[in-house]
Amino acid sequence: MSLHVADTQVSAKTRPWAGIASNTPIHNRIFSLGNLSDREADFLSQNLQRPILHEAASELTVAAPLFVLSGWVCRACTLPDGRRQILQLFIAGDLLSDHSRRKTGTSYACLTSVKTIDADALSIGVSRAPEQFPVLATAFSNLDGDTEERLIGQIVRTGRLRAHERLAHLILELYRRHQRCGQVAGNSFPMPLTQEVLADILGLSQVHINRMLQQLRHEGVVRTAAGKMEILDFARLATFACVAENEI
Amino acid sequence: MSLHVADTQVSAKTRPWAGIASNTPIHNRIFSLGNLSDREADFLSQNLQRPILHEAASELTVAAPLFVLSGWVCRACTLPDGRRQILQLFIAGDLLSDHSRRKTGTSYACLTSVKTIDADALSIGVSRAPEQFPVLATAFSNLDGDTEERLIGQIVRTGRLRAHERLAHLILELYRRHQRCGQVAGNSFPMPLTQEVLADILGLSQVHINRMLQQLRHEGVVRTAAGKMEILDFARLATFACVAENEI
DNA sequence: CGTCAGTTTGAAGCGAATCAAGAACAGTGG
DNA sequence: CCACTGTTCTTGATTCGCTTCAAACTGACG
Repeated sequence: MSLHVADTQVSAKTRPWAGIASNTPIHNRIFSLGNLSDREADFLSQNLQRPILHEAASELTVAAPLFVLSGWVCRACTLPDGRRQILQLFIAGDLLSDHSRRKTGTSYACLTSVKTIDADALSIGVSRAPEQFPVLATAFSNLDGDTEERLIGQIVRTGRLRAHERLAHLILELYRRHQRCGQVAGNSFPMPLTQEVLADILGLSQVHINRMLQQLRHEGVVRTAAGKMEILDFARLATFACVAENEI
Repeated sequence: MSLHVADTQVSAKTRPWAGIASNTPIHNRIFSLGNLSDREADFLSQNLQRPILHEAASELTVAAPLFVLSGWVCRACTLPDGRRQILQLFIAGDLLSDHSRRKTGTSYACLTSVKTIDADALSIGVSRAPEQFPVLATAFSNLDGDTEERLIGQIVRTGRLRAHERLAHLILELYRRHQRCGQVAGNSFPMPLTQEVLADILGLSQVHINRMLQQLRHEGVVRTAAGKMEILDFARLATFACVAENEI
């Protein structure tokens, strides 16, 4: 079941927000869960203020929950000998969580230039009185659940899939995530990641990523151009990704 | 910093429990966080009732949060062509979470015979009034955090470590987890997993697990016997696992 | 025009999978 | 107690997927 958001539904409940323009990915994800009461909408707009801009390639300190408004963020782990494993990707509409109390040896980094907005007050307020903000509470709970689901997907990819399967599986995940927040146009979505970054996500070498991408292109499964990834053949892509097609 | 629990501390606050004997792994994990007030101790004992026994190799339906009292559980994902990836391992003292609302395509299975106890009432009660049960609330929050930390470790293992490194990394994790709940005796801990299961955890073939285990044995890093794993050389093991030794 | 990040291509080597068959072992029933 | 069964572990030979190394190519940008 697609979580595609009807434009009318979004704009109907959109109101002037202090920090961010309306009809953004983050709106889409929250409003797709249901209509916000006036109280919730007010609370939301009061607690999302002053977006922050981060440079591409800069590290990102997440001392409190942070919404990503635009750009790509990753959470990565670097081994003593320099090998790097990217654990999670965050795109517009995702929530960066505060892991400061745990020493996990991981860090957040901006893969592109990134705009974020503080969600600390919002998240505290909602968790203190979930019954007053039912839609927002659901939204936060979903964001957490999504995170775990993606970690699981990442384990399956790196653990049991072959190289071309890993790539297909990731492309499909990114397609779905962009689709959910209204970032897909004509089967194509933004793809600013370099092959080196893809390699660090999928646990492969950059050279091999290149070859597997070519394979997908030559077989007419995807097309890439100018920072975009276009999916041409969902059925083949799903087969490669070892995913039942109806799950797309 | 080790979470080793002083025996005196545990027994001082232990009281007759309805469902489970005292000084179990689950006690040790909770009591290591601090002393429970009488109110908390009562609430805990009232809400942990009637352990359930599960056969080895049986599937486990987790409709509500469940504590593992003994035995090994895994959460796994099976691909259409039969390949299996084990995502997480659960041992005594761990909490199995309810994922029923999400269709993640994963399932829980008993790797040995397993004893569990329902934690639904406990978890709901604590989350409704965390200020009344500070230690228990911390315990649940830690259990969640641990889960994520382990998923991360699993991604690093399968994504960026070589075969012998993966095995060492997993052994070290299992050692620490058993240590934390008082299950380590003389550097050895229970190890009932077959090489086939280890292969499904680490994303390797069973044959290769065998060879890597032999390597660790021949180099005097570990010793295995009768369902036990004994660590002989922590420094080497940590080196193999790509982990700083002080993090053990 | 040169520079630099990113992509592409080729050749060689290695790590792990696969296939296959035998050995050790635990459990079962005679 | 021992033959019988099935599971787990062990070992060897071969194959293949992916890495590594190295170099050339492309395109954006000052």
